[in-house]
Amino acid sequence: MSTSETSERLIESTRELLWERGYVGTSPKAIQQRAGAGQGSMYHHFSGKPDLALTAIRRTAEEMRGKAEQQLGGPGTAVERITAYLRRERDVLKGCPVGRLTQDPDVMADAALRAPVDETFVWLRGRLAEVLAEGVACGELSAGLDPAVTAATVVAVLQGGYVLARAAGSTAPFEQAVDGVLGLLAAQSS
Amino acid sequence: MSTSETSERLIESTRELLWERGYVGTSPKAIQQRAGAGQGSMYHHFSGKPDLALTAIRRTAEEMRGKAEQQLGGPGTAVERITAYLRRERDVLKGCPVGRLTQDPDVMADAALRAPVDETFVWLRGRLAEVLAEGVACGELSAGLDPAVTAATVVAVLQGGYVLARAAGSTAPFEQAVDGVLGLLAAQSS
DNA sequence: GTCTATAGCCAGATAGAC
DNA sequence: GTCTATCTGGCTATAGAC
Repeated sequence: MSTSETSERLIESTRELLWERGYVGTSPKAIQQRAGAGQGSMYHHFSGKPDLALTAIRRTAEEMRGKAEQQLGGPGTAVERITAYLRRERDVLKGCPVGRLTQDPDVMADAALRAPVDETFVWLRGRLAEVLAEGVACGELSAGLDPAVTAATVVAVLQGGYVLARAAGSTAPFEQAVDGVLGLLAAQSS
Repeated sequence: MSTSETSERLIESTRELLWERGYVGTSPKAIQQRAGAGQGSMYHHFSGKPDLALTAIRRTAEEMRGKAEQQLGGPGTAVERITAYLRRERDVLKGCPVGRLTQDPDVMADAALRAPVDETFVWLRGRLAEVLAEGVACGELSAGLDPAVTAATVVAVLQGGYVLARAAGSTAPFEQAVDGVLGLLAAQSS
């Protein structure tokens, strides 16, 4: 196969550490220790920390899109699918593994590392806008609702909900923020 | 005065660097260089990086509350004050100097550093809930609107808007997210 | 109060043996 | 493919002179 067992463990360890500690806070040594690999292994499979991080970030971004599509592309009305997406089980206190990278100056400064982060949110906003537009088209939602800006609001509530939950050390503010936007959206139902 | 000029410059430099690079990404050396102070100065005025960071974070949190109160405690209806707060001029691409700290594992792991972050968002959600409750009480907003959860939504839209803007390298998604939640809120007006 | 010197440790990577 | 040895430089702090 194209990726060895060791390479695979290095990628998964990097994904975990990027989620827990960010790019700046993650050292090659920490990655190697978690993966149970030596320095030689890591520098054989990857050119360095940026290369390994890029592989890890791409995989995490792809995973996030896949999970979102499970609810957004599922059965039900527009509001039902968005509700399912927002209320899906999540590691709220760990935050969003993609959104967290936007706070990492070294990631944002590197066009290659930043691209998958950008693309993920562009896709997510677009996908949510599609779902909302379907709701408007079939009369489920008010014709006055703007799908694109409302999609941005929904994604922002999620990302901001993570921030509030981490600040509080509790999932409660996240759930409140989600309940609040769903309440506002319910008022748009015909 | 209680704080010397040098101490003051160290605090301000720390505030800037915490905003730009976070706690993990900010070294004592970088702080000293930006402040134009030597190591001796820094360790004379502060016991170390955590002490200096705590002073900086407390000041930033206080400043954020003061700025929010300018709009939330100003004139106008509930929706007008919330609109003024959300549309206030901001360094959108730099993100929120308090919210960004929630992504810093070393800040969240230290109860003293984390407390001002927690308190800031508790206060902000409470203050917004008060404003929304006033709107409901005077009949400006629908009686079915829950002030506490909607307040969490509004704060989350702001924090998440910053995330989307940084990911995109553009303020557009932030403005869309704000427009979206204000549109949903407008539909609650009698 | 501020400076320089020093110290131990870690980051990030290279070299070359096996 | 993986290992150990090695290197340069930065991090964080202490010591003690001025």
